[in-house]
Formats: sequence, structure tokens, C-alpha cells
Amino acid sequence: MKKNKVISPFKPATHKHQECLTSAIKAAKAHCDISGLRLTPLRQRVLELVWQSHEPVKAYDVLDQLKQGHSSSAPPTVYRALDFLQEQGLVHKIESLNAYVGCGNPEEIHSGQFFICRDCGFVAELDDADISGLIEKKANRFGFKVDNKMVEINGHCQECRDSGK
Amino acid sequence: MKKNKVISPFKPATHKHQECLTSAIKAAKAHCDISGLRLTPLRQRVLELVWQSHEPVKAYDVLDQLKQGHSSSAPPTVYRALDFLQEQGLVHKIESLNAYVGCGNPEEIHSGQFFICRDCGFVAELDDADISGLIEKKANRFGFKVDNKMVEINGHCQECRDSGK
DNA sequence: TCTGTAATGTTATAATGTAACATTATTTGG
DNA sequence: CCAAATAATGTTACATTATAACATTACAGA
Repeated sequence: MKKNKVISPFKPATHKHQECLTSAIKAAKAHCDISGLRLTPLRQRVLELVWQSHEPVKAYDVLDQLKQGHSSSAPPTVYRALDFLQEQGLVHKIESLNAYVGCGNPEEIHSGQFFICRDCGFVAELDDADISGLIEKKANRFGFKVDNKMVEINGHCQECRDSGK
Repeated sequence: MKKNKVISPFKPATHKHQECLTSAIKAAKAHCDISGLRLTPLRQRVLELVWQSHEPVKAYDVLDQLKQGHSSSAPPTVYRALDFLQEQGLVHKIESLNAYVGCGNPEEIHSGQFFICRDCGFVAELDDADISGLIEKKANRFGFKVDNKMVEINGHCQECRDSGK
């Protein structure tokens, strides 16, 4: 079953982000319910902080915000929550930035393709079977068995190009 | 002009690595000569250290080795040399490992596709126009202008699979 | 040879991430 | 329900990765 999904598109600055956030939290709750996992208040709070925007968020920035209202937070607090969220596909790590973005599609495990705008910082995620399949195909040619694919593309999004930044 | 190059393949443990190293240094010298750049002894030494194997090498490991014979080395010594080598396409950074590998093809600027074996640590590099082109094509569909592509694939190489690791 | 630039030295510190063990909360079998 | 086991969080300390800022030295071109 081939799928070419746009998991999160670039969006005008005016998009109603609150909707992204609430739907992501709702999806995360559903996902954890079904899987018998605990989306504890701490984990949910970290997820909300990652979802504050479509820009990748740094662990220590999450930590700073988490401390306001949860003063016992320390680096392991954040890294553990992020690890849990990553394992569940609720957030992805952008390796080239050491930063994290929310994923709106936790239902199926995937390693998406990320398009990062150098101007506005937005990250769009695709889960594109053509890209994925081509990488697998090329790997197969030399007997390489793929586990995990990281595709992170830097550039300039349509909106920023239009507005001449 | 389409090209699908294997810049560095997986190789049996018995491959003559000295040859990789000497040819990489030779290519680097030629590249710098042509470009009017200085492959200083320090930079050359760092390049040799990165090329000691086909496994990604960490900056602080380079530093430790560099200190033996060049006691004034400090972190900036290594990072500056690595930055220079990256700009010249003589090494690539593997973002998901915070580590560096040599590139045998400095002639044309490219951002390759890296296949990293989880068992033996080897990294193979392709510069595959099909993968690259497909990513560009998908990006174009939503008006994204690509600057730089990072493709890092984890998995298991043929040799390790054969030897049942 | 002078002079500007590039490269390197040096010190300090920022940013990112983990180990190890203590404590608290939750689940589960009796 | 209770006790034991497990999971989650707290806490301290430290390891790893990377950069800022300024001083000094080496080199290339006029």
C-alpha cells in the first residue's frame, strides 16, 4: 500500500496554530490509550511545548519553559520525555539541528522527510513512499538492509521566497 | 548530466585501507592546488585522522590523536580544520552521529547519501542523481527551493549480514 | 620588506546529552 | 485490599560536543 502523505505542510503565518496543537494532543492521547501507554502530565506538557510552533524546538528551551510551573525539571526530565515521545512517533528529532518537532501522524511508525526553511524556520514533513522506496531500492542493490532513514532538506519555502526575504 | 556514483562502497575488512588514505590525500592536495587553497600540515593531519577508517570519527577523538605530536591542539584547532575540510568537500559530517568521514570525491560539491552499518560502523557514500532528483522534484511541487540535502540511512551492510552478526 | 590577511594559539565557556542512584506513583497478582 | 514489582520522576554529577573572543604567528602580494 503506497502512500505519499504530506504530514505537515508549510502554512501561511496566519494559520490557526491552536488547532494544530489541540489536534496533536488529541491524537497523542488516542494513540497512547490504544497502545496502553501513559501520556503523563509531564509528557503531555513536553509534547505541548514541542508543538508550540512548526519550528524545531531545542531540548534546553523546552526545559526552560517546563521549569516555569514544574520547578523540579532537570535535563533528564526533558530528555526522557522526548525519548518516550520519539519512540511513540509523537515527535521527531531533526538531527541536523539537534531539535525536535511534533508529528501529526503517530499512527504509523515512519521516518519522514523534513523540509526546513532557512528563512522562517518552519519544517514541513512528508512521508513519501517514492522517496522512501527509492532509497530502499538503491540500498538493496548493494545488499544493505535499511532500518531507519533520515532525510533533512534545507532551503527556502514558497512563502518566504514570495515575500522576498 | 546525470550521475549515479558510488563514492565509497562497503568493503571487506581486508581492503587495503592505506590506498584509500593515500589517494584521498593526493586528491585533497590536487583539489587545494587547483583552487589556490592551503592544505596546511595541520589540515592535512586532521584529514589523515578522519581517513583512518571508513567509520565516522568524532572531533574529540581527532583532537586526542592530534595532541600526540602537536601538543598545542585544542578544540578550536580541530573544529576549524574540520570546517575547512567540509567547505572543500573533503570530509562530510554525519549529523546523526556528530562525526566525520572522508570524502573521496572533492571535485564536485555534493551532499551525498550515507549508508551507515550499525554492526561494523562502516559508512558508504553514494552521490545518486536519482535520489537527489526525486527529492528536488518533490520539493518543487510545493515551491520549496532546495539548498542542501542530508540523507543518512542506518541499517546493516551485506558483509555483516552474511557473517550473521 | 612592509603590510594586510589567513591561520593558529589560548582561555574560557556555552550547548547538548547521559550515568547512576534515590524517591514516588502505578499496576498487578495474591 | 495489600504487597511486590515495575514504571516514572527527582536529583546530583558529569560527559560530550561546540563556539566566542582575543592574542600571536605565518604567509602572500604590493
